Amino acid sequence: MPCGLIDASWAGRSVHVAGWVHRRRDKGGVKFVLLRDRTGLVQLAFEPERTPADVIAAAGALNPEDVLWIRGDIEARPPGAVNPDMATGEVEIRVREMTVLASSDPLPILVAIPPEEDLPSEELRLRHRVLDLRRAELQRNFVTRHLATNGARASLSQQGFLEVETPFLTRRTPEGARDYLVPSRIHHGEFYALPQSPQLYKQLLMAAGFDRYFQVARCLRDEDLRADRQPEFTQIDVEMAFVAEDDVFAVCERMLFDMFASTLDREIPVPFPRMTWAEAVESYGTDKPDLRIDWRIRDFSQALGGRGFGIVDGAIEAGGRVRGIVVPGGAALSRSRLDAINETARRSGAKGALWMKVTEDGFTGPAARAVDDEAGSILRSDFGVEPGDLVLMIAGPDSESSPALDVLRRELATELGASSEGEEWVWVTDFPLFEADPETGEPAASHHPFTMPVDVTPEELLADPFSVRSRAYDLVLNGTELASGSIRCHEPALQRAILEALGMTAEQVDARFGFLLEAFRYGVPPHGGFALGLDRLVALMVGVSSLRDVIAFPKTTAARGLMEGAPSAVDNELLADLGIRLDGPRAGGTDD
RNA sequence: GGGGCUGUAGCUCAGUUUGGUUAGAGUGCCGGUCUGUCACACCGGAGGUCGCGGGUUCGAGUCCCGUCAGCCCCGCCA
Repeated sequence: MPCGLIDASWAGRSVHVAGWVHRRRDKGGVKFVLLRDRTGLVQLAFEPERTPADVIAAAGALNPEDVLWIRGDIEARPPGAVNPDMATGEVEIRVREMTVLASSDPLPILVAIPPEEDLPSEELRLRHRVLDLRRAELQRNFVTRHLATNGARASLSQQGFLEVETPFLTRRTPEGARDYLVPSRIHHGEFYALPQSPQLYKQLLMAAGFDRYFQVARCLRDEDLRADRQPEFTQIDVEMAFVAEDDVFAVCERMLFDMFASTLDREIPVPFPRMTWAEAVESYGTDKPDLRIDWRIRDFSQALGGRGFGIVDGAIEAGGRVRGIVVPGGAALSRSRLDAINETARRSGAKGALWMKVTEDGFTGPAARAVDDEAGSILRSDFGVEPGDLVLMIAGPDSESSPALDVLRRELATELGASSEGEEWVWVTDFPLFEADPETGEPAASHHPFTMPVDVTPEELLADPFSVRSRAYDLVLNGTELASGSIRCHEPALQRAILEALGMTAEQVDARFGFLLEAFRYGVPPHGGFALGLDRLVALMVGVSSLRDVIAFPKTTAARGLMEGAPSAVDNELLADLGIRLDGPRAGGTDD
């Protein structure tokens, strides 16, 4: 009998239950134990009238987290002893028999944490993960994760998709993140790579005629971590043949609809609105806009330019613009707060932030010098500024103003409570195929290099790569990229041109991606798909900010497993088998 | 690779600003009392490499340098 599901309707029945000792309350003659299993808590009562003396004595010696098997009678609690704060608080189990299946040593961290006490440090929680995972909060997260994963599987299966597994030991591809490498014992000096995603395999499955594929796929990337980034994470990976964007969006929307319905019993508003990449960057400064904030970035160049204000005119003459946001109620911000905002803008890559406050009498602040009578009336009529507003602007090239305005927009909206509750989904489409590498200026894939370009020949693509748009898309929820995908490039010549634009020679393309291009020679259907970050979605569903709370055995920021002690050093003999010799001193971790 | 925060009893924290007697609290643990508790209550007890190493000083939990670990952020993550 599950502990947490017992209610008054079970009164009078004899049952057995098993679980962990959560708390013990010993009144001397009568003792109580809260017994816990995955479903919840139930109170065990040990009393001389019902329970054999030896069982009562044994109950007096129980430790927290001992594992018990109990036989007893479910009964309504006496009047006045009902606990309304407890799901099973109307009943208790009068114990007749007890077996201690396992006893627990004193605990390094408590499972039943006193309500006023903070959680143990992250370090101890990870080191003693088994105990941490026993807490109801984490157990709930994994129930949600299970329901969400099941929801995705059921929805995709029902939509005609076939789940296929792809290799973990793969070929390294030089694009993208750093690979986790696995040395080959049989082929000294050669390495497998663990997959950053099943990208190429799923495209090959399309070529292989599996026209609707999905996988709950583990992905591994050897990059530095964050609260929302683990070295191994899970994607719902989907690919389909003979499709365009609308088909992919419909599948993804239905999958998410089903996931939310089956997991949280909630209907999400599908279909999601769409926005081009250019529109997102123009109006929100980012390719993942948080639409809970309805402030938009506006172009003030026309309104304020040519009025003798050097910063504004200088930026425009240099080919830039003056863009900014109108912050309702922002005139209340203090001078020192505005100085801090200016500093934030600088840190975000802008030269600084221009601001002016709107008062009943006009405009005040550094940027007010650009506002003559005409500009003032344009601001009021076209930009809707009202007394009490703050106009916050950045002058310069879009590449500087967009990121800074994005940061300021989100920061001020949070501070002023201008962000609505709830969820704002949006598809962002029409990404550029390439963006310039910030260091070299060379083209780098903005999505990934297997994305279909829009309306371009291989020759045109190589001649002017930065002007090419792509059929890539992201699904953004509240400013977080949740899923991303594209219609893929299935034309070998175009695919070759993309890879060459990224700096590979024809020989390198053949060596690294020959298997893909070859597969595309024998009749490949047009195809496309998406991948959805399951960990992030579940984190969002349960309302936690750290992925560690939805991954059973996560790594630390330094990519260590504190519980099992990974990574670890290995014996030289083992390394010799692999043809590997270390040239530094042996690291601290040990093999045994 | 860089920046920030944290590290004191099994756990959660105070004490560090201004160096000075024996480093405290709550909780957990151990012993005891208690027949209706529910964070049970009450009495008693044990428990400390102040992360680690070095330095300054008559004297360092406290100041300085280094280092390790955890967390947050930037770079990075197609």
